Amino acid sequence: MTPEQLADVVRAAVSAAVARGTLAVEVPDDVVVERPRNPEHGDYATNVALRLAKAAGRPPREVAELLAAELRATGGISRVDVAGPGFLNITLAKAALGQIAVQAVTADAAYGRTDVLAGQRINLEFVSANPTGPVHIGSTRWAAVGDALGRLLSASGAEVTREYYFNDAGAQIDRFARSLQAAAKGRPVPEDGYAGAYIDDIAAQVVAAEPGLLERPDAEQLEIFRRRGVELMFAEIRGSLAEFGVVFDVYFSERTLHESGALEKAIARLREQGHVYESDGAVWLRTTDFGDDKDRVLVKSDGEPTYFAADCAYYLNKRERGFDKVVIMLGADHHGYIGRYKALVAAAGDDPDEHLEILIGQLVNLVRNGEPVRMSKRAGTVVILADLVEAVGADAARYALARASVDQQIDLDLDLWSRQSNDNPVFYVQYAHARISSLLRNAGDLGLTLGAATDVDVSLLAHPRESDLLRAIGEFPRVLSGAAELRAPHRVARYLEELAGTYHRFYDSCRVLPLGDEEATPLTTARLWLCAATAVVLRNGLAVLGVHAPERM
RNA sequence: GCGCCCGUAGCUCAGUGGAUAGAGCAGGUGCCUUCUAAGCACUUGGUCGCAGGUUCGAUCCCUGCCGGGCGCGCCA
Repeated sequence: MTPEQLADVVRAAVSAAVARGTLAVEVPDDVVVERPRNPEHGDYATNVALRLAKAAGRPPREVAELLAAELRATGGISRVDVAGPGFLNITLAKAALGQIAVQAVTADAAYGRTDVLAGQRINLEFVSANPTGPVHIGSTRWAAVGDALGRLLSASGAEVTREYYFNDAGAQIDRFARSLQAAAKGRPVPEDGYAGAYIDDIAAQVVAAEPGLLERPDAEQLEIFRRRGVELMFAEIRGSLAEFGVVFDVYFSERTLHESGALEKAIARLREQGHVYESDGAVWLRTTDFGDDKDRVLVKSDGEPTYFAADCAYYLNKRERGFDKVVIMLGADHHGYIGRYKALVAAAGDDPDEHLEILIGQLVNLVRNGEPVRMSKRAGTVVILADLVEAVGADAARYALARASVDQQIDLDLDLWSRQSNDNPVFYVQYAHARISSLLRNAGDLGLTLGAATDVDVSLLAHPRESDLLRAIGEFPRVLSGAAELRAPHRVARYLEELAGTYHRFYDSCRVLPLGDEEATPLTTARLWLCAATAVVLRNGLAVLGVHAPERM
């Protein structure tokens, strides 16, 4: 019996008491059971009596006693105690608890998937680094977290499109093109330009691909440097992301918005809604009507549209493509944009709380030898995704970035990470999986298999360490759905560390395979199922984080 | 000045109103002739920044203050 099933049983007990007339309350639809910290408090506990006491007009413990009587008459439950102020502590029958292992193994890759977000069409935008340089460390965090969140939302039943928006129009790209041109001609880096080996590299590639380029008219040169440069830079970005295990469904070019007339259309729509005005020769959106600090310019007095105008067009484009939830992940240095984004959604006539979700993540600080590393392009100390992967490997990098809450700044110690030791919890989790894989291989060598689900007696899993492990495995679906709803992939990582620890403790006190000349027993088979179930959860959980579950280490 | 995030063990951090606040690392003591010791057991370590408030119950919610980070452009 999984905790979800038990929660249903508890709710049924409330209904039964109400039907019997012993309890006069409205049956709550959000009954939950939780895993008590203290093992003396049973397998699961619920506070439902405490919550119903006031409505029932009776002391919590009295309500608890009523419900305990109902629950004791239910199959699969071996014991119910009323404790403390009115908690119900429930102990499952061993067979019911053991069934969790069978369910996990049977469901295999589907174990943990739920439908809590079914029916939602979500557009998840993250990274979206402009193709003027390699993906830096900050964006790498969003690559790890965003990708994990995408997998998490999918696992919870949502229909997810991962999207990468890139700016290939406007002044920033012009500066990029001028920087390439300068590098190709051996001239110094232009004002506000980009510098670095990658600029020289790309410039050389563009010149090689376009013979006679430097003899052509200046405007023509710049156009070619722009187009070819963006192409090459973007290929590099996609390559490094792919190496990191992150692939997007859609790579969306800002330029296409300009070329399709989407900006004009968006401004026209906002104007129709009555929120656009002109002042000082510029076109403005009255975002202050919707809680923003100040109004925002859509078209500058020189006639050029702002980046924000493109944002408006882009948002409307996503809505036109049928997404009912637009999720954008941004760094903390962009948190000031929430106000204007929310306002634009409201100005377009949508509900800013329903249709737009902006996730803000704090910045990553780099530390080396205990000293903060100042990021400087000129000093060449900028750290990029590819460097990080080279230093610690994609698995450790992804795991470490995804295991912290996005609300927390990360101090990333390059020395610690490059040591690639067990300082990093990813090894602890991966080791548990490798250990189980090895054990199952050995079992196979002995001719031992799981056999049919109907032939295993999981009620034999009665050791405290076995019960701990079963309860931990039973948590997994709730961990995934909870992490998806809270947009908190780090919860999955923390859970896996706990599960790995629970497995190691089980392994230490419960021998699985027969020793020496001993024969395999029904307990051997039950324990193999338990091990296989643990492996399933470790695999599925690591898959959510985009981290490999090795068979050997 | 205004806004967002953070403040929990020596360090890095979990903890969606519940019972005695946890993990990893670091420190100490043990455990490998049979399933992976990248492991396990025991142990050291806390005024959950401070002060009020709401609640049967607050690390969690509200208010104020202190400290740290990041923002506040007709830049992108």
